[in-house]
Amino acid sequence: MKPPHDSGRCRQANEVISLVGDKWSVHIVMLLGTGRKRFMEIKRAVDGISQKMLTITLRGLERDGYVTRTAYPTIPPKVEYELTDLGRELLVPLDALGSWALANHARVVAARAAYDGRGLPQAAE
Amino acid sequence: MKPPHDSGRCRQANEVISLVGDKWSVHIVMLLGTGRKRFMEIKRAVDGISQKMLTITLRGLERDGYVTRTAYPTIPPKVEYELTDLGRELLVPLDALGSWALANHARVVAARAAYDGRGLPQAAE
DNA sequence: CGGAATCCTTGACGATACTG
DNA sequence: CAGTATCGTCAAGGATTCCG
Repeated sequence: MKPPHDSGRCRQANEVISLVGDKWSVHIVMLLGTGRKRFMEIKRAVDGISQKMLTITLRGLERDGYVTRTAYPTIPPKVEYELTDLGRELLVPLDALGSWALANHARVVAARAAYDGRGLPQAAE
Repeated sequence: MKPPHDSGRCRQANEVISLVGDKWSVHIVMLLGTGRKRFMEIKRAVDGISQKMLTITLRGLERDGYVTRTAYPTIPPKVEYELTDLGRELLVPLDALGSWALANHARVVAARAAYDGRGLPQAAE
């Protein structure tokens, strides 16, 4: 990890953006944008994530200050997660990216088809 | 891969956003926002990326329609990469996210420090 | 229910060497 | 200079099991 061309700016930005890399993080932040949720609620909503990854992802988001974890010492246990102010603010540029992605999804798919189809029509997916 | 809560929207968005996961892709798109660049220029600018990853990343960006590849059949070869319209448009939400990340980097770092320091001062990283 | 711990598979990525 | 090919590593992440 060496700062490339514009000093440490890229590194700092990357440090924050890196969580976008985890597809789970983005998904969960978006979901929590709806309101506070319990552990299993999130798990069911995301569907496809393992408990392990959900726990790890939530830990990461909590550590970075995007979500708060509230545990009620009841039996059975009940833990709720909610976006912090920082998390809600993150939602703004994240939504913008999401909207752009959704709006331009067709263009990307078309570009892929064009790229894949040029010169090798026999090679199916 | 089953559509979770809001049908295929998430999947579609994710399909596009996934390239943000590759820290290389974002970096390169940002760099090419400056103008067309040659292969080695990019490699030198990013510094830390291997030829292999650079080639793969550029291929992916080209396939998705974000960059164009122009090869001049000279000796020695000369290949230039440039953002397409789609790529330049992607730059907008990407820059927004980058700006946000940079602006809030300190808050994230502070949150991390607070999280790491609470209750286990002896446990270094 | 929420989460920790363990095992194991996969593929992302780096390093290196070779080609045109 | 630009690109491909091959190999080795290493960690992300899934499945499973146990605990409070």
